[in-house]
Amino acid sequence: MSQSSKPPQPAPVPTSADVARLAGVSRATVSYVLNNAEAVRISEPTRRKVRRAAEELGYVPHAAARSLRAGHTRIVLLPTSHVPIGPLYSAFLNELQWSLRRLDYTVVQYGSLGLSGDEAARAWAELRPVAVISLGEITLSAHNVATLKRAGARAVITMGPVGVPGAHALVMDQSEVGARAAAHLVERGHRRIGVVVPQEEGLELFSTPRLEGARSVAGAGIEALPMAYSEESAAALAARWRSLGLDAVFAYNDEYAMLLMRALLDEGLRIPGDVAVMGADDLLIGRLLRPRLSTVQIELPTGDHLAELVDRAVREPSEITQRQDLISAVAVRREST
Amino acid sequence: MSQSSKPPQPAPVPTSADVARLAGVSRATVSYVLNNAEAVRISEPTRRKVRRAAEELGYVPHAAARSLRAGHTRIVLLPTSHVPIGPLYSAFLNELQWSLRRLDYTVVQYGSLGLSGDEAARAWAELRPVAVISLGEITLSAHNVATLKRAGARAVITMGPVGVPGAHALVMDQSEVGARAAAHLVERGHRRIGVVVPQEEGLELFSTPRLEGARSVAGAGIEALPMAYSEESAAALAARWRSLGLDAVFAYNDEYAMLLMRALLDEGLRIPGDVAVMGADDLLIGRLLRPRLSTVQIELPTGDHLAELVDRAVREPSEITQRQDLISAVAVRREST
DNA sequence: ACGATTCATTGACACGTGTAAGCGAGGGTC
DNA sequence: GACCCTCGCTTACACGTGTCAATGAATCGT
Repeated sequence: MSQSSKPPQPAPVPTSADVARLAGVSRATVSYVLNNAEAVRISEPTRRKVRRAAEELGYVPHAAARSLRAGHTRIVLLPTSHVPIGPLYSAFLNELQWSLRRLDYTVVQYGSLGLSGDEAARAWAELRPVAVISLGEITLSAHNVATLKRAGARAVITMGPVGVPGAHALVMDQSEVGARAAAHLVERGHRRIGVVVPQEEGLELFSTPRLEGARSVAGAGIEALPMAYSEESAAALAARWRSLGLDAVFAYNDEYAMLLMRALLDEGLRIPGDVAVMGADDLLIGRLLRPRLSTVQIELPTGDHLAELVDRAVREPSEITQRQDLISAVAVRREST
Repeated sequence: MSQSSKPPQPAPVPTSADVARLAGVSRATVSYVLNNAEAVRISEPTRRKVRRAAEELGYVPHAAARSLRAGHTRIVLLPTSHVPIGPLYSAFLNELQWSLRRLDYTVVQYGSLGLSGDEAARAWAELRPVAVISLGEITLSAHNVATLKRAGARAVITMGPVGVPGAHALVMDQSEVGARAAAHLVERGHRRIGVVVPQEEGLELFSTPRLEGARSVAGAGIEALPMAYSEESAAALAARWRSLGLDAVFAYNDEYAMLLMRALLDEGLRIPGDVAVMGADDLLIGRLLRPRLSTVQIELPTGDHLAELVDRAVREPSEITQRQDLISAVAVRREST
């Protein structure tokens, strides 16, 4: 309770040196004790003294200093898109974060904000992450990957549709989704198939491959239909539907599918009689509308699985297979097709 | 292209010392140039030499070392819940992250994984974040807040229902939502009101206040109804509906409301004739079912707004008001009530 | 021509941590 | 009693950066 005169100072954060001073030992001893070092033997009484002092001061180690000294971090960088990614992938990313946390990694979200690949790679590299998991909204060059690796990243993982040389590619091939949808529709006798392409910015990453996947199956029968995520846009599309001459539609997503199906029903069209509607992602919500929405069910890897894959890549960068397909898609027929 | 013998070394990451060496200047000069220091004047030729060298080596500064030296970071810590938080709040958090990034903060997600308040506070403090934004899944004590502040946090913001001494409370009072819903139902003549409470773990944070809010308005007329987010659970609840003697239900959420409404309709009940159904969050999807779902529209602050509030708190910790209400809720009648 | 000023650059320290190497004391062994 | 362990702890350095104070060179003023 010294009544020293320092009201403005915001009470400096205690360091291990403060702990050492209070415990009457050297700083090294403090470090050994608090890290439970096995190589060095410290007597039990000393251990207690140190622990008491640390407790009393409310000492908390400084992560930056620690990783500076260690020469590496446990940071996994997860570039965030500000895109209205669907519920399925939101949930997946959440789970992934959680699983990584459990493996003692620190997840850093880093908005990439219209940066170029070069700029993004440099910004990311500053944090010296041990791994980078890019969903693909930034297209990285081999040079960018090299920059990251040089900065200490032991795993650079891209989940986009296309692999990048030097990076581990965990391919989540969205075109598979479009292909399954189209195949299902073709199988049921449809030939003129519309594919809803969201107008929302940033979704091209998902929507383009899905469209291409459909094209690869149904070829010339495919017609791209831009549509925004709003009742107005869906109504506008539905209003001109009869003039389009389509007998089926694959709507990118269950949400878009629901939106469009509602508008089509309101327009007086029968489903699946006049037009078959197909969604994707198999959201629970999609089963509530009538007719029930047919969809493409996507089997995403669990967050645990992917996190462990990252972990393995970090431990043994060489052992990991360079390319791996992660998603499997299968059409589920309900009532709208 | 020296054929030196170091194949195993993973090419050490270049430091500012390497840049200095290559440019033939001192490390200090490098620092001044790359940080565009204004206090010190460096000749233009030297600037170019340094920039060239940095470029050539692919130099990227080491964020940890930098913030160690600086004594502070630009990290904003955002503890993540692994709870199935709704689309509304997911979008809000995404936007917040993006806005913070634009203000040059680094957002770190930190799963709190069943930690106690003490443990969480210590773990968070290790990163020396300049601000912590807690949604309230961890209840912090005044002592925890003090720990964080001592570790350099200039703003500790809680968005839970209850303020914490020492922290800036940006209250997002969920009880308001429940209150509006109940008031709307009462106003329309309903007296026996069920309130769906999700069984999913982690959602109590939102659901409990919403329930209590309803209670504060409709008192004894309220009955809590546990339900999981699945068709089976909704069907089970619907099956015993007639025996409950309720004439209205507030379903926590538009998603839960849709699920239950579907089940009630399938059970042969008329909506809103036999039972009025009220959701919350005003999701676009909720307007697709028939009858259209009445809901409580929640006005969340924009991510930009909140981010700027955080920024101001960081710059002038004293100037910020200690407590502030952030959400406003208003009932929207559609067809289900 | 010589001290006074400006200009461009550098040497040196501090930030907080982990750990290899060293060191004194105590206790055995011959 | 000289020797060598082992035990318990400390001294000293390195990690990569920013910045203050100092230094030398060049320019200026008279």
